[in-house]
Amino acid sequence: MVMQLSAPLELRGLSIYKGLIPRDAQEEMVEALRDVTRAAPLFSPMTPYGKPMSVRMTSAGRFGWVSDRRGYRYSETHPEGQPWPPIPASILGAWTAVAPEARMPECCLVNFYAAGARMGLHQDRDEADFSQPVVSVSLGDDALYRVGNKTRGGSTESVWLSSGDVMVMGGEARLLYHGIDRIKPGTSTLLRGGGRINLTLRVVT
DNA sequence: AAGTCTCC
DNA sequence: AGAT
Repeated sequence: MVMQLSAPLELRGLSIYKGLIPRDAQEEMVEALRDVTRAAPLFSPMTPYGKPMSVRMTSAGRFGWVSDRRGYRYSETHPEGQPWPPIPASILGAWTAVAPEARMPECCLVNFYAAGARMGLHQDRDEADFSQPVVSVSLGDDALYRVGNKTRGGSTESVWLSSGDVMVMGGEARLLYHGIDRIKPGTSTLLRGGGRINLTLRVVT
């Protein structure tokens, strides 16, 4: 897939490519994700302290991200025991478009936000090589994304992410705290039934 | 604390 | 924004 990169919006070192993915490519990704969720159904991860996350998730690739009473980690199997399905080619195209120099991703974490789902501020730090970026793809309803600092506390800034936006968290921005404060229902027609899917592609090892 | 709550 |  060939994409024309315009200058991204920069926010605390994050690069946000607004509207990078055309509608037809978004639809292709959603269709491919149906195969992913058939093989690896969405689940509600349990936090280590006993409360389930409001976001439902699954993964594709060699590794998937899981959370339970034992903590956060990458696993080569879904909680039900099966290996994760491969990362769809249409989704890998987004990675190569914005991170052509990086290693290929080993995990595509699929986060589904229904109206009301949120994700608190956190770091992506379960990977072995922080020199490799994390690439995020937004599909469906708009989401209010918040970014903070490399340590907890301090000021934060927010930006609305829309369907087709692609964000790169790399370099100095790789370990910034970030999260999703809210979803704006009815702002996209991409997903029947509404909601938002966020894909985060990562190198794990 | 990838949640939740409280306080400003 | 900060405690936990």
